[in-house]
Amino acid sequence: MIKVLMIEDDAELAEILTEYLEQFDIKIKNVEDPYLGLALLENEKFDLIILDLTLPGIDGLDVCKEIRKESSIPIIISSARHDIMDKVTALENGADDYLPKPYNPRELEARIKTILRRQPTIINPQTENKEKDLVLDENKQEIRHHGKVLDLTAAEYGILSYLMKKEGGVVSREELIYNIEAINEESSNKSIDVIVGRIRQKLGESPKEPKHIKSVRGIGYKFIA
Amino acid sequence: MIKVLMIEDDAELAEILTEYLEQFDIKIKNVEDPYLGLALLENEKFDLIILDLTLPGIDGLDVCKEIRKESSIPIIISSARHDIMDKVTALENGADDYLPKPYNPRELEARIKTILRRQPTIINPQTENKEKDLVLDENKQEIRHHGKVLDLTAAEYGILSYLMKKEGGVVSREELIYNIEAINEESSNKSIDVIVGRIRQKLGESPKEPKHIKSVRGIGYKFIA
DNA sequence: TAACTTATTTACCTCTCATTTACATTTATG
DNA sequence: CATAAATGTAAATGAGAGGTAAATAAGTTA
Repeated sequence: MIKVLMIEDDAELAEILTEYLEQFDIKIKNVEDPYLGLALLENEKFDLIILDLTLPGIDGLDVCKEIRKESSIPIIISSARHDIMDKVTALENGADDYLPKPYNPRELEARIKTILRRQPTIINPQTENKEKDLVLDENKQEIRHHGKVLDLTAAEYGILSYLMKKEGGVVSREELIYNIEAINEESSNKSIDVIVGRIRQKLGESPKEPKHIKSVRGIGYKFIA
Repeated sequence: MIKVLMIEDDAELAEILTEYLEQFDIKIKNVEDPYLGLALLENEKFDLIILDLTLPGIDGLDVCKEIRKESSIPIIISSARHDIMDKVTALENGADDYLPKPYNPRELEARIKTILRRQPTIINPQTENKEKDLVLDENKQEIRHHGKVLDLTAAEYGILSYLMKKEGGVVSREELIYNIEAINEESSNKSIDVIVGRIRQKLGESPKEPKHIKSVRGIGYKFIA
């Protein structure tokens, strides 16, 4: 069962959606007051948030930013503002998707499923006795090394998590450059080497006999669990 | 040389890409008419397809489905539609990658190489009881020997994997030189012998009675499974 | 605004490894 | 068997790939 927190002051709309989504095993908890919503997040666990932009008292985008300070839970923005800039700024503020009103409930359902599907949670979890020393938790956006959270910059986290998700697979420098937000698309390949070097330092591994990040000559790097 | 079929009705874009990719030994054949593209596929051999979504007369996704009926050739979708759902449906319809326009030609190059690198995955897998002692995994760019990953250089990996893919067939030194990236086209044939020698060492086999890499006097080498 | 943080570039060093060379060994053939 | 031609391989070389410290630029926070 999927638990969704909806912050929407149009009670009628909320009602319709709640009913519609019920049949797909998606349970919606709606609040009309954004502050109440933020408070709820502290105490209850949700899988996803649907957030209206035009809310009483506070702008939806600010709510979005507020949520992002605490959590990486998926957020779908739902808005009657048709300005294209809204979509852009919404995504920039950490939203995962943007749905212009009015929309078909079916479309909302599709988007929810899509987003949750691409939401991987934990890579390389400790399985029983086999203790993995590196664990990626994408929801918390953190990587633990021997149980301790690594202090990584955005680019470092981006590279290491990307490599971990492709465990064993060879990843070219270009692939990293184009797929990691924290890295500018126009950067030279060399900057990847530098950042990888810094990750290795933080992992305490030497490039000669790396435990986790292996260089693949002529191509890029790969992660070994 | 990599042969790419591009189905794209923006002639200017096609022109730019064709020129850009030429320097990486990637040859693009562009057609603006999707039906013409489908027809070409019947008669000519390509390594990869780049497919625009918004085409005259037929939707790119349908073209994609059509191609998949006949072939498993890698397909990269290139599209101006920015909708997240498009990406999902494209991949569901058999595409291998999705590249939102506008994109940097450099990125296209990277994706082409990535996809081709991981195209065929596992050669010579252990089948049932018959245990193969040499297994090629192109995705990970590694070859396992009795289950252990061989530590091979780029040229060594290139030669051994090339031979494995042509199992049983005789491969000339020239063929190796021209088809393996890690080997310079201007190298003398002799360097092949040297590298093959090093591979044999790592496999622990003597040239007198080689288990896997047999010399074919006057021509080159062949791989025996 | 200044003070940090951090991604990126630059420059230099190190070291890997493809290639050549030179010589040994094997093989084919008359 | 003798000879030539091809293959095997140890050793030397050199280009270039990767590692990294330091400088710079760009962005963020106080």
